[in-house]
This record gives sequence, C-alpha cells and structure tokens, in this order.
Amino acid sequence: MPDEASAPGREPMTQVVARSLRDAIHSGELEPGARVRQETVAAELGVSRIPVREALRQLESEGLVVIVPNSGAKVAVLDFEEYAEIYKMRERLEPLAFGESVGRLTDEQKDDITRLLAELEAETGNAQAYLEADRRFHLACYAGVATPRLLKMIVDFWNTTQRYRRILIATFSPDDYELNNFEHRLIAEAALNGSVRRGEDLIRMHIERSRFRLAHHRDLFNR
Amino acid sequence: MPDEASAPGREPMTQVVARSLRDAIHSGELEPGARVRQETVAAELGVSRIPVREALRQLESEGLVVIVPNSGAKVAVLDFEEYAEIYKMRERLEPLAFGESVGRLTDEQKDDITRLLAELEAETGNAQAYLEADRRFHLACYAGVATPRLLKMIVDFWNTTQRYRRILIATFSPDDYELNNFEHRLIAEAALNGSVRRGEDLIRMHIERSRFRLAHHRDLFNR
DNA sequence: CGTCGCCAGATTGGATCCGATTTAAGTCCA
DNA sequence: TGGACTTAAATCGGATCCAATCTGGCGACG
Repeated sequence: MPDEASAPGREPMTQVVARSLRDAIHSGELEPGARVRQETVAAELGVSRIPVREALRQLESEGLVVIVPNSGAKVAVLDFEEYAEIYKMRERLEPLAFGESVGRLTDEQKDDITRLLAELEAETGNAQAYLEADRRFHLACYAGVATPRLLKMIVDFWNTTQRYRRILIATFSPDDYELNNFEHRLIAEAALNGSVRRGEDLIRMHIERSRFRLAHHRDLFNR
Repeated sequence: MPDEASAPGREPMTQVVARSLRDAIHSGELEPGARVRQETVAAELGVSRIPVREALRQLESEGLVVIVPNSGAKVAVLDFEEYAEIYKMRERLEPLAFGESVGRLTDEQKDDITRLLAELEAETGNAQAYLEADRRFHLACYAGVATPRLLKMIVDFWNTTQRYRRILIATFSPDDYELNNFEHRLIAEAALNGSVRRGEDLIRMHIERSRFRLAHHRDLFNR
C-alpha cells in the first residue's frame, strides 16, 4: 500500500464531514444564513446522512451552525451584539493564552512567530491572504498552551467570526494595516522576549481596538 | 389536552438523551473515567443508539465526555493541570459575565440572588446541598447576560468540574465555609448595588482563591 | 515462565429504510 | 384580488440491520 496516512485504524467519517463543513464555512463557500441540507452534504462526500448529522451536532456546539429541530441546519448568523460579545471574550481569554504559552515556546515555535510576522507584513493590503496570515500569526503565539481546552475555545472564536472579519478587512485603509502591523510587531517582540505582562496588555488592547472599530461598521451586520 | 409543555412540536430525543447524561454526570452517578456504552444508554431510555451517538458528540464538545474512535465514550477525567486551567478561564470569563449581567438584572432576578444567598448560607456544612446552592447562586448573578454563548461556556465549566468540586468541598473546614459565605455576601451586594468593577474583582478573587486552595489537594486527582 | 499471535464475543461506525414534521405550492372562497 | 385552507413534495428524526474494529482470553512458541 502507498502510505495510508500513518493510520491508527481509519478516521471516522464524522470527523471528515465536520472538517469539510468547517472549511466550507471558513472559506466563505457557505455563507452565514446558508441552509445546510444533510442529503446534499452526504451526497457530496459520498456518505450517508448519519455522519453528517453527528458532524452538524459538533459544529453546533462550536457555534458554527444553528440547528432547528425538524427544520434543518443553517450556518450561524451573528448580529452586532453577538460579534462584539465574542470579541469581549477574546479580550479575556487570549491574554490568558498568551501568558500560558510564552514560557513554554520551543525554539521552532519562536521561529514560526518570526516567520509568520514577516509573512503577515508581506501580505499588507492583500485582504484575503492577510486574513489568513493574521489568524496563523495569532495562533502561533499561543502554540505553547499545554491544555487543549483553552486553545480549542480560541480557535472556535476565530472560526465563527472568520466570515465577518473578511467583510471588515475590506474596509481597511493603509493606515489600518500599518497600525495592525505595528501592534503585531510589539506582540511578537513580547512573545520572543518572554514579556508576559506586556504581551497580555498588548493583546487585550489589540482585540479591544478591533472591537471599537467595529462600532463604525454596524451596518455590515444589517440583513 | 392537559398542557403538553407548550410544545412547538416534539423535542428531539437527542436533547433528552444529552440532558439525561449530563444529569447523570452532574449528580455523580457516572464518575469520571466511567465507560458510557451506547447500547446501555439507549436501552435505559428506550431509544435506539442513533440519538445516543449524537448526544455523545454534543457532550464531547461540552467537555463532559471523551470519545475514542471505535472504542467508546468515557466520562472526561480531569488532571490537576486541566482543572486549574478551567479555573483560570473562569477567572477571566465570569467577571466579564458579571459585568454584562448586572446592569440588565430584573427585579425578579435580583430577588433570586437574595433568596439563593440565604439558601446557600442555610446549607452551610451540608456539602451536597451547599454545592448545588453555590452553583445556582453564582449562575443567578449572571442571569442578566443577554448573549447565550458566554453563559453556555460558563455553565459548561461548572458542569465539567462539578464532580471534582464535590470531592473538594468534603475537605472544607467551618472556616472555609465561613469565608465562602462572606465572599458571597459581598458579591451579592455588588450585584444588587450595581457595583460592576467591585463585583468583577470579587469574583475573580473568589475563583482565584478556590484555585489556590486546590494546590493543597493535588492528591485528590491521583488515580 | 513470559510473550507473542490468534480467535471469538462485544461494541462501535455506517447504510438503508420508514414514519413524522415542516415547507411550499395550489386551490377554493369571500 | 387576496387570504386561508388543503394537499403533496421535500426534508428531518429515529429504528433496524450489517460490516468493521476493538477487547479479552486462550494456546503455541521461544
């Protein structure tokens, strides 16, 4: 056999379906409010509806979809208040993650941060690529977090808001990009130097600033 | 018809199963590490395994059980570090919830806080009842939170740690109870007065203190 | 005597099928 | 012409059935 993915047995279909749907929502292929039919997804991936239903339950717990009994699943729609609330939670949890991570970063992980910072700056002005680099940079700062719960929570936050960040970043001026880059440099510096307290403050402010800017774009949530 | 629970159609079995399992874990009937067999649960509730499997996926996302592919589900076991990490998250999120809640509390909800505080003090020394009252008192303080995400997250935290708090409370001295009651009174006061900042600090310290005491009981996690 | 491999029972994962509920179109009547 | 009722198609929830995988015990071999 060729390689077989170093498989410890086969991976359950539910996980494959869940990942596939996550990617589809993440990439914008499935927009907020879009209906997700079990039969359609099942046919598309060549499985029955059973693993699709289990995957949908999982995604619902992650906040990515909303299931209405006997009616169906839809990609979760966030209104302005929900979006802001997620940012408020991020303002509390991401500094914690930073603090838990910094002391445990390996040399490779530190290199990743440096590299991703450079990538991020290189993509300035390129909305789609910048968005992706932004995500990876921030998550790289939390790579040292030892317990999976906190990390999963933060990733879920990024996933549920991804689609909306995409809309927001389209409104970025060159100055917005520049300020972002500046803050990222400071954060990376704090991470590499082990300046826990300073990094925590920087991250909180970084997210807080994003949330404040949000208030100027409330209209993006009207539909 | 009598009342029919104001039903908008029937409630899906998955939710019934999930709630039942949550309760069983919550009450200690299912201990951490206990294996959860789909067939057993299904038979017990008179349903097939399908809704059981979906419920298990849901509980996994909530952190209550761990599913090993092709092997089965077990009630989640927390080691000392995971438990401490959850408390650290609570230290960040519950003050936020308090702040979001206080300004929006209705008169009924304020009465609930007063009443539950009294109940809590009345159960001093009675571990089992105190545990339950403690939970309800704290959650009552967050009753004004408008967005469900934050609240669900906090409830999940309380659920996953419930079994361990039960063990810890058994080690409480009269002084421990007294100190707890004192802090609860201050928190209730802040909630009723609308002292947001003070309440946030109190709650953070309240949880922090619980976490510190935990360090003296590391042995409870050995198994 | 301990370890590795093999076989049977138990348990999970997935597919297909059926009944129940929702949704939407179409019709009737004011 | 517009709204409410009826009916039919689409879709979901759940049950039963079958295949794949894991667990535990037995025996053979080193």
